[in-house]
Amino acid sequence: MPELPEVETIKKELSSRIIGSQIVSVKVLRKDVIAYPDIRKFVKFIKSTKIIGVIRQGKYLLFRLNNHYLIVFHLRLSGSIIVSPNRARSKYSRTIFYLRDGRTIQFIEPRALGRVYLIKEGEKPQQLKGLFNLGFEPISEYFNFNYLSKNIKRRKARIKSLLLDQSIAAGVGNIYSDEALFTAGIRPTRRASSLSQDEISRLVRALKKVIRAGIKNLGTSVRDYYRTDGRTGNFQNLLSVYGREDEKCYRCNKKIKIVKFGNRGSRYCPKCQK
DNA sequence: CTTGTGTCCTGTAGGC
DNA sequence: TGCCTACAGGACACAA
Repeated sequence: MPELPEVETIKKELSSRIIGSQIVSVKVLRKDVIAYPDIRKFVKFIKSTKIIGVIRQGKYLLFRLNNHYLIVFHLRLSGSIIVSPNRARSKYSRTIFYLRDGRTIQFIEPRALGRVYLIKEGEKPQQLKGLFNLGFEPISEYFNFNYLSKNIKRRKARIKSLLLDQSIAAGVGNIYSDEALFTAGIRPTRRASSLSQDEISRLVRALKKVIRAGIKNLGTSVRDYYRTDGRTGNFQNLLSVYGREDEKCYRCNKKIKIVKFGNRGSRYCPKCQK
């Protein structure tokens, strides 16, 4: 699933390929992926604009247009953005942006949970409150011991759940939270308030490390993540625990376990993580 | 405010 | 081979 490193990879690739491109028209192939505003306005305000910037905030991807509007994408579980040399579309193309040079930018979303929004600069619709409520990203210099400590030390929830909270750790999802907890040697089921100062400090460093490694390796392709040219990332080959349940821990040879809570699976090594 | 649970959505994997 | 069910999970609504 696209988390910070995957969206960052998409952002970088899009920046070099579509900044300066003119959008001549838009086609919405599945109406419910446009979450805001209504389709008529969505199409009307995008038509005949130029893309002047590509931004990432947490897991959100934004296109800046030259008319002071922003197209906002959230890829959720299986979304991708593909720049195609022609108009050919796939079964899962949900929204297509037709460029003056004949290329298309296609929002592809097999599971149709991803969403696209259009907002004017400064506008903060309630449909998009997640974007305006993001905490710091682990790669930010402000994401340090004091910041994480302040946000979790009085919380009884499991540390894994808090790492997935976008208002605490923007851009972190199931893969990188499992990997960071492994690197820090902390079980996902631990109550946040039980972490020692040393553990919080290790967790901060681990988050930065795994997210940076994910970016460097162009993201993790497990099932649905593809880059803008359809190629995959490489970090799936470097995972320690995610997707490795019942396999041996590379560090200690014990079997990786999976626990379920909060409607998701968390993988961990019972020996390396306390 | 905090925490935990159910829901959305649909392709895929596993069982028989 | 084919049918059926469970599962994957980010964000959010909602209940307690």
